[in-house]
Amino acid sequence: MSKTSQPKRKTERSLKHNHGACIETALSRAEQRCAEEGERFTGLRRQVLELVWAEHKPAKAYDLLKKLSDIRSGVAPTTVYRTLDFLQERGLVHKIESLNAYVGCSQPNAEHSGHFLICEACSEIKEIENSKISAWLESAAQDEEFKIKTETVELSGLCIRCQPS
Amino acid sequence: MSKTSQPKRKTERSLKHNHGACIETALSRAEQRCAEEGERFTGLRRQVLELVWAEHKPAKAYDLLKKLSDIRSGVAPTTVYRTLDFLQERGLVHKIESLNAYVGCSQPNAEHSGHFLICEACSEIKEIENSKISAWLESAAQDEEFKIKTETVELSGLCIRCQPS
DNA sequence: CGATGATAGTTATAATATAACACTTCAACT
DNA sequence: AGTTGAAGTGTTATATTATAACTATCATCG
Ligand SMILES: [Zn+2]
Ligand SMILES: [Zn+2]
Ligand SMILES: [Zn+2]
Ligand SMILES: [Zn+2]
Repeated sequence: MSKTSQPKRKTERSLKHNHGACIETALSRAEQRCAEEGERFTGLRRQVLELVWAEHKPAKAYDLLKKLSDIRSGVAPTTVYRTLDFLQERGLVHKIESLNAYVGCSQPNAEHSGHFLICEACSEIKEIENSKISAWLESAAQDEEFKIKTETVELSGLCIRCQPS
Repeated sequence: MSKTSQPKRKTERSLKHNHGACIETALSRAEQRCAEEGERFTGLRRQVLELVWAEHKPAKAYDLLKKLSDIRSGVAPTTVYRTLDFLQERGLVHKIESLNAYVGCSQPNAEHSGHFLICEACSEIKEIENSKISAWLESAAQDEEFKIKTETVELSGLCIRCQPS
C-alpha cells in the first residue's frame, strides 16, 4: 500500500477512488439513518453492510453468509436474509433482481428505487441518478394510467473501461 | 362470443379483449418466427408457449411444470427451463426478473428487451412500447459512457382497474 | 438405410429463499 | 436492581428456483 505512482484514466473508478471512504460514508450514514428512525444499528447489521460494501459489485447472499461465518458464529441463511431485508427497508442496500444479489445504496438521500448500470465484463455496478429516469418512466406509465410504486431498472452492458477501443 | 353490447372503458383489458385472439396471434407468430430462423416449433414448445400465454400474468416455471405434466409425460424442471430458454432466445417470452416468472412477448417485431407494468393487486402484466424508453435510458447511460446491451425495466404498482377511486 | 445433429427424457444436485419456533438482549418501567 | 415486553438473533427444517450431466429418441440428409 505504499506505491506512489497511479497513472490512470479518470473513469477508472476501481483504481482512482478511495474505497475506504465509500465504506466509511455508507456506515456512518447507516448509523445516522437508523438513529433517526429509532432503529438499532447492531453489530450484525454493521458487519453485513460492510461486507456488501466490500466492492462496487453485486454481493450474493450465500457469499455473504460464508464471509460472515468467518467473523461470527451461528450464522445461517436466515441471518443474512433477515439482515439484508432490514437494510433494504431502510434504503441502505438494493437488491439487483436480475442477478439475485445485493449492492450498497450510494444515494444517501430519500427513499428511492435504485437504477443501475451493470457491467457484464467486470461486474461493477453503478447506481445512477434517478430523478430524471423516474420522471420519464412515470410519464410512460401515465400513458397507461398506471401508478408506479417501485421501479426495477437494471441496465446491463459494458462500462467504459470494458468497452473494446 | 355472440354478445353485442360491450359498454366498458377502453383500459379494461381483461373485460374487453378477446384473449383467444392473443393466444392465436402469439402461436402463429412463434411458428413463423421459428420457420424464419430454421428452428423447429415442436409440440413441447407450442404447449409451453400456450401455457405461458394462458393469462396476461406471470407464469412461474414450476407452475408451468405442473400444468405441462397434465398434458404430457416425462416432464421435469429441465424440460420447462430448456423450453423457456429457447422461447426467450427467440424473443417469444420474457422473464420477469423481479418475480422469477415468465410472460409471453406481445411485441411481434424485432429483438428487444421488454419493459413492463406489473400490477401488484391483480398481477396483470403489460408490456409497454419501448422505443421511447430505450432512447431515454440510452441517453442516461451515455452520460456515464456506458454501452447498454440488455434492459430490465419492471415497474410495479397499480393498474387503473386496481387503483382506489 | 445409417450417420448426424437437434430435441427431449432422466437423474441428481446446486443455488436461492422462507417458515417456525426458541433463546437472548436491551431498554423502559417499577 | 428486578420485571417485563419487544426487538434481535439463533436454530432447524424446508420450500422454491435453477442447472449439470448423461442417455435416448427423432428428424433430416446423403
Ligand atoms: Zn468505493
Ligand atoms: Zn466494466
Ligand atoms: Zn389477451
Ligand atoms: Zn391490476
